[in-house]
Amino acid sequence: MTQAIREFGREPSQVRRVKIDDLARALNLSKSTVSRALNGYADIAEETRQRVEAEAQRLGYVPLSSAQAIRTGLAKALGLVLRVDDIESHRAFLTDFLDGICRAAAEEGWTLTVTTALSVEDELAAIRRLVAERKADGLIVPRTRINDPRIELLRGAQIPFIIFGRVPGMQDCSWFDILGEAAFAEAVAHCVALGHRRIALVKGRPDHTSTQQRLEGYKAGLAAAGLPFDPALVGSDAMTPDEGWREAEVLLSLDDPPTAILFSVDWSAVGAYRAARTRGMEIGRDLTVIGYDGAPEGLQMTPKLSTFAADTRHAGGRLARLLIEQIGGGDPAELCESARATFLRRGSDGPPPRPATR
Amino acid sequence: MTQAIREFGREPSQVRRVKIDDLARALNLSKSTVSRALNGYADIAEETRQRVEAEAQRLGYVPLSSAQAIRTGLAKALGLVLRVDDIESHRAFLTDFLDGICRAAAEEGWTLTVTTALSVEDELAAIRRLVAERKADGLIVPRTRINDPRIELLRGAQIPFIIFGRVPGMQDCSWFDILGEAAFAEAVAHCVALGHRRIALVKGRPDHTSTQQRLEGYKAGLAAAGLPFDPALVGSDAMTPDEGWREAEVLLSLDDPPTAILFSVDWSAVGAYRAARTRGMEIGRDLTVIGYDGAPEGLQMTPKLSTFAADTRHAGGRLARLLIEQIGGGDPAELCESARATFLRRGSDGPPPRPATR
DNA sequence: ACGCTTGCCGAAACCGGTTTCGCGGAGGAG
DNA sequence: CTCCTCCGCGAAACCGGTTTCGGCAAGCGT
Repeated sequence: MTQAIREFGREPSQVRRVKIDDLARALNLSKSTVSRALNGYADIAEETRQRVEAEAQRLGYVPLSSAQAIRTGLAKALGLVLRVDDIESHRAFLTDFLDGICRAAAEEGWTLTVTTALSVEDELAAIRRLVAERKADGLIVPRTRINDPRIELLRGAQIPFIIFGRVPGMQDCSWFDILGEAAFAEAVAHCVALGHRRIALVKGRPDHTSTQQRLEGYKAGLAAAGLPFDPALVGSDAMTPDEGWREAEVLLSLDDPPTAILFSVDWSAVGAYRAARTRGMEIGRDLTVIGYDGAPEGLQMTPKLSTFAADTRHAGGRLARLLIEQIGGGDPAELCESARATFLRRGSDGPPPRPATR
Repeated sequence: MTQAIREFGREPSQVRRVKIDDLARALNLSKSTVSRALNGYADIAEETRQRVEAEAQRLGYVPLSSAQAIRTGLAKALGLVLRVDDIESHRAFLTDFLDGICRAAAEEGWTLTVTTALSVEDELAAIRRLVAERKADGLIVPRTRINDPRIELLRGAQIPFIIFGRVPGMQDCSWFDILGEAAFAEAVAHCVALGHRRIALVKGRPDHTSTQQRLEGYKAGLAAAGLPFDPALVGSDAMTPDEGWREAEVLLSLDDPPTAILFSVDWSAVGAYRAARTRGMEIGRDLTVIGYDGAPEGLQMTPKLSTFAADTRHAGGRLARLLIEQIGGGDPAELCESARATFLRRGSDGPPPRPATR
């Protein structure tokens, strides 16, 4: 327990921190011995180590991270710069993600320093500041974009970092990602199994690397099923319900419209419901809609949105752990990992209205 | 610009940080002079100060915050512990809130350290750790609860903090809050002006202080309009659409049901739409529903949800600034501020179906 | 010319830890 | 019994800043 020592000076009850010298004095040891005991050096007698640890526990001694940092060069802090201009980009994603990072970091005795940025320049400046002041020993880079300037900066400055996502052709770089291509291939296969032949895709942000990967998964799924790839069935990017509605409208107005639409983002899939409703179509019966995200909003739709849920909490945790390992000297190229999104079949998918002709 | 010095040693291109000694050497001054010049001491010649600043700028010198912290006792970091067990509690709220804090903090040269916690014990432990390691010089306490143990802890440990919310009877404590009572009084007045006489309230989490305040605003609004307070018109707490649906069901099943329902949380107001639909009622015409939050989900409902929008970004910014001021020596009791939620009239409110009889 | 203030700066202590270095003593080998 | 090794610990340097203290030189009055 944190048992604070109260000092009776001019200020009635000033709470004083227990420092390493206090601990050394209480143990009748030198502070260097105490420090080495606490840090597990080999040249300290086991019995002494235990005595030190017990007393530290009793007095509630916690080393000052800034004091440690100055000598060790490590602040034991991870950095995260959030881009907030794309409003919808985080939302539900964020809480779980932060929780995953913080929980894993805390278990290793690390903390998380968060900063927000509006523009790309803001973002780079924030990263620079975090590292220059050493408020972070390494950075987590979320939502990787094509030709991401953050990566160039971090690489040049030789700052440890890990990306949430993958950048094609990037070597010697640690990353964690949820395999969007696998999910979309699976989504296509699922639709094919239900009998669909005309399956559309509505993409996400064009500058995100994940968009490209999902598209590839979609194509791979089609190829695996022996279906042709029809560019007309690939909509532009949609991140909001309004944009999702727009894309759905375009797709459903085709001469040979799709019977299933895959959305890159749950939030945009919401728009498809409106498009279907105005056309008198019933989602899940007349039109299959599948999202990606596992956002809670999907549960409020009627019927509930079928989607691929990405475990962002787990992602945050793995990102934190891999980054800490890298900062500790791990080889970035080895610290790469992936996970799969899991399909949550709810009510928005089903067989096509009439069996495919062909 | 950050112009890094490259050192050609064993490691091909190790990036070396510019430290204060480098700066002093380059200027042919002692490091104490450089330090004082940079920190605006009075006993440094103005011309020297400018020289130092120019050179610091040129070399891209940024002091190491941990090194400063050890002497000054200030890490220039704010702490925020997020409770994540109540899943719906943050969501949309979070991004804006973080952005507000970070932006204001950054302008003052501060940063934000974030931690998450599941339980109350977790929360307290996280706060303790943040302060013990001095990863934060002060804390922002969001979502204040009745008899909040966090406040007791922070008070006892004499750690600067500011609460987002208010705790009745709490003195000498800085806070920022959005006046829920004003919003709900206004909501009642708005409904009365539309002709409503039976106006219900669905409360939020019972342990949040804001819930009590909103209830009081509701009562005050009724009193101002000369309407009686009917306990039957006050629903239990609802945070999710399902809970909101349940409360709406109860209220609409009354012998003398309300014609307007005020919700403490937008997300729960969503449930009222379902309740109304199954009864064949049209929201905005047969039933008035007003939320509180300004959550983006409300825009996706048909009709769009009328709500009181709280500017959480602004709140975050003010909280950060007030807390920094307090850490700098400001009197906590003086550092209190409030803001009002603004009514966004959209489509979910209107006159009662038939003029009130009575 | 002399003392006295005042302005400006350097030397050194300091913050709270970590890490290097060396030393005293116990124990084993010869 | 002596020498050498190795274990366990203390003294002191160190990390990169900030702050205290004192000293030198210029300016001023007399």
